[in-house]
Amino acid sequence: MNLTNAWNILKENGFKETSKRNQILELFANDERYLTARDLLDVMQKDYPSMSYDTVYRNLATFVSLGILEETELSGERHFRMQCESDHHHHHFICMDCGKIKEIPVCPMDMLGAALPAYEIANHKFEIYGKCPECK
Amino acid sequence: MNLTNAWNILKENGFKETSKRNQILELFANDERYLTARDLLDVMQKDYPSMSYDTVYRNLATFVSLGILEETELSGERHFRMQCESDHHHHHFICMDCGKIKEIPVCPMDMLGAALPAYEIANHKFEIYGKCPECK
DNA sequence: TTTCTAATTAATAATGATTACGATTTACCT
DNA sequence: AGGTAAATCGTAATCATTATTAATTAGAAA
Repeated sequence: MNLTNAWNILKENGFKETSKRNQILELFANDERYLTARDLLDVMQKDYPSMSYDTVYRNLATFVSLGILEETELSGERHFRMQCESDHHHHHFICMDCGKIKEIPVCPMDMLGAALPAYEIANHKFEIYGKCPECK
Repeated sequence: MNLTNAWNILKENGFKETSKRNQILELFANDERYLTARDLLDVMQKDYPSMSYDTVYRNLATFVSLGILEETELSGERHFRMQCESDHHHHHFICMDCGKIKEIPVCPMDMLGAALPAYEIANHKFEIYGKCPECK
């Protein structure tokens, strides 16, 4: 996902183009790490000292619902990053030091077989945590 | 994990036997669902109206650190349940209606192969969410 | 370009989960 | 039974997140 794609999606869904929104998206476009609402706010307030949490959270929710951002829970806090470009389903390794991610091309659901008969599966989560080569 | 095992572990590590601790453990021993701190407190306060959050959280942390309870994050809240008896590594299906779990005998790490060379893997999370046959 | 209106934002308060702290009580060792 | 460290209580503080209301702004229409 890049800036242009993100704005196309936003426009298609009737969202207005604001400088705050654009800067949030730029931040994500230039950072492959997972960021928290606070991370965002801290950076944004350098350019927009009046930026408020409401704006951050509202836009994060919008972006996630439109598939522009993806979200995960790390040590009790919500983290966000730009949706991967990959067109096929995959999962992530997450570096607990620098926050960078690496795509894992496999999905455990493939080897589930008949392990859950009569169960209705809604979704699943598979993540690997550790240190990337640079941080090791 | 059952009550006796839990107390053995606690005693081995120098923890005292208190009625609060025992009731928390009994609750978990009789409930296969994941429970939140609030769930616990609500039930406990019927017998011990003076029970405080501090006691609940302190004991939950103790139990998790000793491997008596296991913990996961569900919709932004910490949830706890008795550690499984199974001796071999496994994962969980979690019913989003009733909270009951079912063990999944497979681990995605098995099919990882050389997908993460030079990465240091610390841990991983694999959970499946949906509805169990009873709730469907 | 000006005007209008709904979307967006700012400022701040409220909420809910979790943690912290000083005072009191309790388990358990001798 | 007495001493002591652990455990608990009562309550306040903290942190992330959500809600509220008033002011501002983007984009459409005149």
